[in-house]
Amino acid sequence: MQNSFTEENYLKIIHALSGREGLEVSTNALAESTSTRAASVTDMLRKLAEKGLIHYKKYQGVRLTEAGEKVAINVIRKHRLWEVFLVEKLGFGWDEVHDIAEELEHIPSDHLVERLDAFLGHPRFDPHGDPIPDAKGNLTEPDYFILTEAQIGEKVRMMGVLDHAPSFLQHLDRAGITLGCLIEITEINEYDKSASVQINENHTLFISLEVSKNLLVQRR
Amino acid sequence: MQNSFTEENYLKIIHALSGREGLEVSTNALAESTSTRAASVTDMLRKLAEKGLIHYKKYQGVRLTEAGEKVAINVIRKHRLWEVFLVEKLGFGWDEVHDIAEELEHIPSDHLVERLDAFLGHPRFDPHGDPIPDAKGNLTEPDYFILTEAQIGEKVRMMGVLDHAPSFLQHLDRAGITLGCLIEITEINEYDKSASVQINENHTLFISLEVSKNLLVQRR
DNA sequence: ATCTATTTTTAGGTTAATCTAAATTTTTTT
DNA sequence: AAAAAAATTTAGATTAACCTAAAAATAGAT
Repeated sequence: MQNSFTEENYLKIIHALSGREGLEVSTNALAESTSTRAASVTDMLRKLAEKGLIHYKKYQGVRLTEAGEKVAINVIRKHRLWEVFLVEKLGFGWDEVHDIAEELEHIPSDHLVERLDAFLGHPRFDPHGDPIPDAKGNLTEPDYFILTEAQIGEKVRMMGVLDHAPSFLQHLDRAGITLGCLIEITEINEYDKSASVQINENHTLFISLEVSKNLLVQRR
Repeated sequence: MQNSFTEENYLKIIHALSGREGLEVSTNALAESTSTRAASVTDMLRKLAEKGLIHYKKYQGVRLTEAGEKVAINVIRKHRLWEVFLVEKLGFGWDEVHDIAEELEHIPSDHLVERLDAFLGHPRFDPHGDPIPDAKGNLTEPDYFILTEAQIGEKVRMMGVLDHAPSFLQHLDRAGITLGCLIEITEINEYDKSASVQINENHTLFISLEVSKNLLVQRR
């Protein structure tokens, strides 16, 4: 049987909230993320459990089953491939694609996804640096770390963002911080933990702790 | 307010059934085309009328209003642009794209459509030869005619199909009849009205009346 | 012009996904 | 360990899009 748009969204969100460890996700957390009320979540959980997509015991929170995980990862694959398409082929900014991809991710056709993947050249990462699961559902999280964990004087490469909010991404655009750029931390301000950084060995600026906390980087 | 997937489909189908003249469409015809029952159609018509998208008087059939026409044409524009994308960019066959485009046509983003249109080079026709409305909603039907109306000895160019069924399109593929090919009618068989035709001045074959009736051609 | 057949609408239900309010269970605090 | 607080579930409605069966309106045939 087919999963609805709504069911796919629940599975995707459960996947996101349960993290790598597959922790139990609470009803309230789901209500928050789906912008619905807890009572509505309970209804949906019963339904997903009946379909064998989640492990669910009343009052105990939920985890995805193997089957549910598969569906969730496929939705994520589609979402990220469409984001690549929108940015690489249609010229959208990385701050503009989330909502559109949110719709496109539910178009049901394996044939379509595989052809899109090939058309895009089998990209490994989406425009925000998130890894794209392969056709078999293998999703390998790269071991990026948060900029706040880098040392003063260290040169790192910007590989992704934790916050996908358009306003945050636009802020990075204005600061000239793009995926793949080089960041060197020259100084940390003790007072507010803001950092002086040099981008691409070429211009210097201050970034707040809030920004640093949302930048994923890699040692070179 | 936003129109639902279902509402858009009704408008699209009313547009198709009412033809160029904007004839009244019957409830039963809509039930047939939407694969629902007449009672369900009546419910929807009342709703569309309330939204000002159709002219509807009980027992009198329906016509689109200006507003409804605009929505319908925009859906058609999106459908046909996505079909071009699927065939030209992803390499699908013209017999494979209808169902997928049927989903993609309801993705709501004007920005997306306009960028897609530009990416595709502002195509005027979709892979079946159907004209693509422009961004302002102008839809000019080219004056193609049906192959059955061509004379013996006449050379015409294949410009479109009336039937979009995969089986019909696959049949044309096997016969080597593609969009833009040259067709010369060499003979009409009196008995069953089948025709002998020469394709691209290069191979000859028989085509049934059924096929001829579904081929749109142009005098050269 | 009337009767019959067809078409369309109304009336009353169903299902998926939501809601509010109330009841229940779990967790936290004292 | 009891009371209070928080989280979760149940109960009972709502809305969109559908359904069946019955009633009403239109169209067709004599």
